[in-house]
Amino acid sequence: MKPLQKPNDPLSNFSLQVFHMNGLLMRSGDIITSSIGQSSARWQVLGRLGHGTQTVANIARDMGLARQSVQRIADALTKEGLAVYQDHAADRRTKIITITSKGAEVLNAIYVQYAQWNQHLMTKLNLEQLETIADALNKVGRVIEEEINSYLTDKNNVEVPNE
Amino acid sequence: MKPLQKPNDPLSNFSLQVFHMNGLLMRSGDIITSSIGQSSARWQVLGRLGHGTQTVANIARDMGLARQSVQRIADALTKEGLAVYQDHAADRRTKIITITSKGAEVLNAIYVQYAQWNQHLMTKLNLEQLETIADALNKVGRVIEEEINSYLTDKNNVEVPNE
DNA sequence: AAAATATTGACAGCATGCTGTCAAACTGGT
DNA sequence: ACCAGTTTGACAGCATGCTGTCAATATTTT
Repeated sequence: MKPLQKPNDPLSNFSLQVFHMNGLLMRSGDIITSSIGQSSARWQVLGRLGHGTQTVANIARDMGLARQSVQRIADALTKEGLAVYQDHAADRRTKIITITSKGAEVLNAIYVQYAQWNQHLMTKLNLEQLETIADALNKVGRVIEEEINSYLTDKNNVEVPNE
Repeated sequence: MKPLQKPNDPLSNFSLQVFHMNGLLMRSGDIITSSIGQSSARWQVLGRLGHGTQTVANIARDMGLARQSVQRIADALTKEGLAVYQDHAADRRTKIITITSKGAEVLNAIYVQYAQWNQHLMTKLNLEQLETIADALNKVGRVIEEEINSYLTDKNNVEVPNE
């Protein structure tokens, strides 16, 4: 049988680097937010509320997350008094979620921490390099996204050929 | 109060791209493994077993994960018959975990799927670009890692100055 | 207007990461 | 040889992502 070798192709190496960087950035986010008793996920959602009033389903779509993932976080934020639900006159299913002044304070505190970290880190990093990587990731990402989609489509066509 | 604007600095953009790419790669991994009834996490651990016999704590260290995260997956793999624990003569605490022939089959099946996906994707992607990004991520990652560590060290020095 | 379809939030449950605590076993310094 | 500290796996519990189902409500189609 095949020796089950450790993958060493360019795509695997690329993936490993992305995973590693993802871990570092998540850790950074957690460090920033944990000093304020929050988390990266809370920060993300709270940030959306900062841009204006939203429904949970809307935020989830914006963030590319499952509706229920955001729902749980929104519930938690509300329970902690960082956000409030309000009835939505035009749609009795949905509640509108709004940031409270306490939530805004927390968000601002996180922002200050983030700005500090950002500023410090940028003294050690090359701005153009970050931009270059971001652009390249964006391009590669679009290709991969397309291939994932076409793969899923093909698979469906094969497995559910009728209709 | 500050308007809580949407962050638009280079570091944030960079982070967003990394998160997005991470999501795409994770989704690819899940697609590959789900057709075999596995998951990316299982694949990772199973892959380590393919390189040789290990203890759980060892694998966790290698992968940069918490010991108990790997432990749960290893237990699951064992329960499914893809791996077995064996007593370790030299250390009565630890069990040695080994891939079974069934596990090797599964791993190989995943590998075939992955190789297909990899090969297809590489017809759409620029190899040099992937390598360039990987290198750049590696460099940036080392800087960020160092800054995270020095930040944590500083923080500890401030909060726990004695001893 | 009525019927079919889609969306939303509540509820429940899974996977994977994390942490903390504990007892057993190993290791190293004296 | 002993004692202090470390490592390991078991167990329990949390956070965040996911999914699926359901009833209430919008929305679209006919």
